[in-house]
Amino acid sequence: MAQSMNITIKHVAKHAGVSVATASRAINGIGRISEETKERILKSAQELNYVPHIGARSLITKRTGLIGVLLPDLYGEFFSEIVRGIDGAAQLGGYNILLASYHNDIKEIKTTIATLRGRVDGIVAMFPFSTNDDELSATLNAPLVKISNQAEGNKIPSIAIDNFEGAKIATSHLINIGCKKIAHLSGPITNLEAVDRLRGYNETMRNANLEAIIFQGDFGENCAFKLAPIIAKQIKCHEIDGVFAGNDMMAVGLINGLKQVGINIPEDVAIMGFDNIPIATYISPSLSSVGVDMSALGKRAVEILSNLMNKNDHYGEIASFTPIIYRRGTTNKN
Amino acid sequence: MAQSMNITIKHVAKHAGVSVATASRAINGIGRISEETKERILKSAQELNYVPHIGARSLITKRTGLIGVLLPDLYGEFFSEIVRGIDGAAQLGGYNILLASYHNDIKEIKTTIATLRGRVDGIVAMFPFSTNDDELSATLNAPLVKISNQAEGNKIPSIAIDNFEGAKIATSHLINIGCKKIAHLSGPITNLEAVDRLRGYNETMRNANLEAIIFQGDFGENCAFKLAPIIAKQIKCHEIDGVFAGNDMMAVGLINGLKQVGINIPEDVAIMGFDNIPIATYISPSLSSVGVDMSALGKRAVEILSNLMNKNDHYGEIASFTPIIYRRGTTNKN
DNA sequence: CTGAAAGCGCTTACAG
DNA sequence: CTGAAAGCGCTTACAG
Repeated sequence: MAQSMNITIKHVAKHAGVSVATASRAINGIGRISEETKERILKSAQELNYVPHIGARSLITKRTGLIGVLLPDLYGEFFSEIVRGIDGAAQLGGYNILLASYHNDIKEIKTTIATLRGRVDGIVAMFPFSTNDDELSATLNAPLVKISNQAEGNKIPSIAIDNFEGAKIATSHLINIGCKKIAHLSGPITNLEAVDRLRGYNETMRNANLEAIIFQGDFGENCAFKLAPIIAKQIKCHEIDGVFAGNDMMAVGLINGLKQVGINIPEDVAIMGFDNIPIATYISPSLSSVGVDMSALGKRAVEILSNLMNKNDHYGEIASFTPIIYRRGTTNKN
Repeated sequence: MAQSMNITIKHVAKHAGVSVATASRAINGIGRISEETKERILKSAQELNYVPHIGARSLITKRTGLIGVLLPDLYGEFFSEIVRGIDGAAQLGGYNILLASYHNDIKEIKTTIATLRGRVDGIVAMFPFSTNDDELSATLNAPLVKISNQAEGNKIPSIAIDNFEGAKIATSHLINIGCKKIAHLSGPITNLEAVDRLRGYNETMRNANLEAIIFQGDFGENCAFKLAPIIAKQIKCHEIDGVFAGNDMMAVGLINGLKQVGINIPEDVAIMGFDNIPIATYISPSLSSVGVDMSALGKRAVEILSNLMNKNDHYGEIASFTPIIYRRGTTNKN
C-alpha cells in the first residue's frame, strides 16, 4: 500500500525536467515531441508509478472511456453471455464496462439510470418490456442502444431477438416431424417476448390449418412442472402430440413433470424450447430449442453504440437476430 | 438526443439566482442551506436536466465511486454469481461496478489492470493461480481484495474457497455411504484449486485407511468422457465403487461416458462433483456435489474491500468459505 | 520541438 | 445561511 495516489503529471514533468505540457504529450503520445525527451518522460512516469487522474482528463476530453451496461438482472447464463459479447467489443474500442442492474424491478430503473448519468459515454440497456423512449432519451444524457424486442415505434436504436420468427421456426419444426396437435406453453402476457412467441406459434398453426392449444405459464420451471399432469392427460387421450414451450426453463419443468407421470419423450410427445440455455444439452432427453448467440448480440449492440457515439447517426436503427434451431432428443421422433 | 451535456452547475446557479457554492451545497445536500433555496435550486437542476460531471467531482473528492472487478473470464454461471454478489454489496455502499476480464490469459493481466488504474476506488480480483503479491501491490494504486485460494503467504487480503475442506467433505460422503474404492478425477496440477482438492481427497483416504486411486484430468467435460471406458472397466472388476470428480464438469462428462458403456449410477458407482453448478440438478441422475454460495462470497469480498478503502486496515485478512454438500441422485445408494 | 497559461466543472475552507 | 476565490490534475491552443 502507501500508494502514490498523489503523484501527478507535475511531479513527472519536474522529475524529467520538462514542462507539464510536454509531459502530457509524451504520456499521451500526441503531438510533436523528440524521441529522447519522450523516453525520458515515460521513464520518469514509470519510476514514480504515475497514474493519470481519469477524472481530470475527462474534464477536458469530454470522454469517460466507459460504456454503461444496464440489465434487468445479473442472474444466469443468459446475462453473462451478453456481457461477454459487450465486453469483447468494448475492449476493442478502448472502452471499459460499467455494469448495473435494476434487479428486475421497474421502479429501480430510474435510480439505476441516475447512477450512470455523467459516468459513461454511452449505454447498452436491456428492457424486456415496453419503454417510453421519449422519456428515456430525456432522462439519459448519453447515446443509448436498447436490447429489446419492441420492434415497432422505436425511437431509440434497438437490437432485438426475433421472437416471432423464432417461434415460427420452433412450431414449424414440430409440424415437420409429424406433430398434428401442438400445444403452446406461453410466458406471461406482460412480457413482450412471450407475446411475440405466442404470435409466432399462432400464425404458424393457422397457416398449417392446425388448432391452437394454449397453456398460460410464467416462464418459470415450476409452473410447467405443475401443468404437467394436466398436459399428460391430454397426451394420453391423443389430444396433444407436441409442445412448444415459451422458454427452456418451462420445457425443463414440463419434461420432468411428464416423466414423473410416465410420459415417454419424444415417443408420446415431442417438445421444443426457446432460448437454448446450456441445460438444454444436459437434461435427458436433451431438449430441442431455438436461440440466438447472445454474445454476438451484445457485440452488435456495442457496434451500433459506437456509431452513435461517433455521431455516425444510426438513430432509430433496428438490428434483428433470428434464432437458430438446435435439434436434440425431445424432437428426435424417428 | 441533443442532450444537455453542457449544462453545468454554473447554469443551475444562475437559473436559481444563487452562487455556484450554494448550488453545490443544495445538489449534494451538504452544509447549511435554507430549505426554500435548496428546493429552488433542485428544481432548476431538474428543469435544466443538469448532470454533474463526475470527473470534476472526483478531482476534488478523490473518489470515483467505482469498484473494479477483475475476473479471469466472463463465461458462465460461476462468474455471474460472483458478480451478482459483488454488485449487491457495492450498490449498498453507493458504488458502481467496473467490470474487466483478462480472458484467461495471464499475459493480459497487466494491460487489463492498467485500464483500471486511476478509474476505481478499489478492486476485487480473482486469480485462480499463484500471484506475486508484492508486484500486484506495486502495480496497483487502489486497495485490492483477492478471490483466490492461495491460503499461505498472502500479503493481500484474500477470500478463498476452502477447496481442501470441500474435498474432505466430498470424499467423506462417499465413504459414509459405503464406498471402499474411491477414485479421484483430478484437475490440472497447475491449478491451485485442483491441487487443494486432491490434497483433501488424499488426506481423507489416508485417514480412512483406503487406497488412493487418481486419474489426471483437466477440469474439462471431454477429458472425463474419454476416461470413462477405462474407469468403467475398473468398476466392472470392482476395483472402483466411487468417484470424486475434481469439478462438476468432469463429473458430467464421466456420467455421460459411463452411461454409454452400461454402468448404472449410483448402483455400480457413486459419484461426487465439486462446484455445485446448476447443471448438477438437471443431469440424470442428478449429481451430488459440494460448493459455496459464490454470490455470498462476492458480497464478502466487497465488505472486506470497504474496510480497506475506509482505512479500517484489514490488511492481510483472509476469509475462507467452506463448501456445503448437496446430496443428489449420484450418491443415493439405498 | 517545447513552454506558459487558460480553462474544463466541481467542492471546500474562509469570510461574512 | 450565502458568496468569492482557490485549486483539484489534466489537455490544448497559442506562441515561440
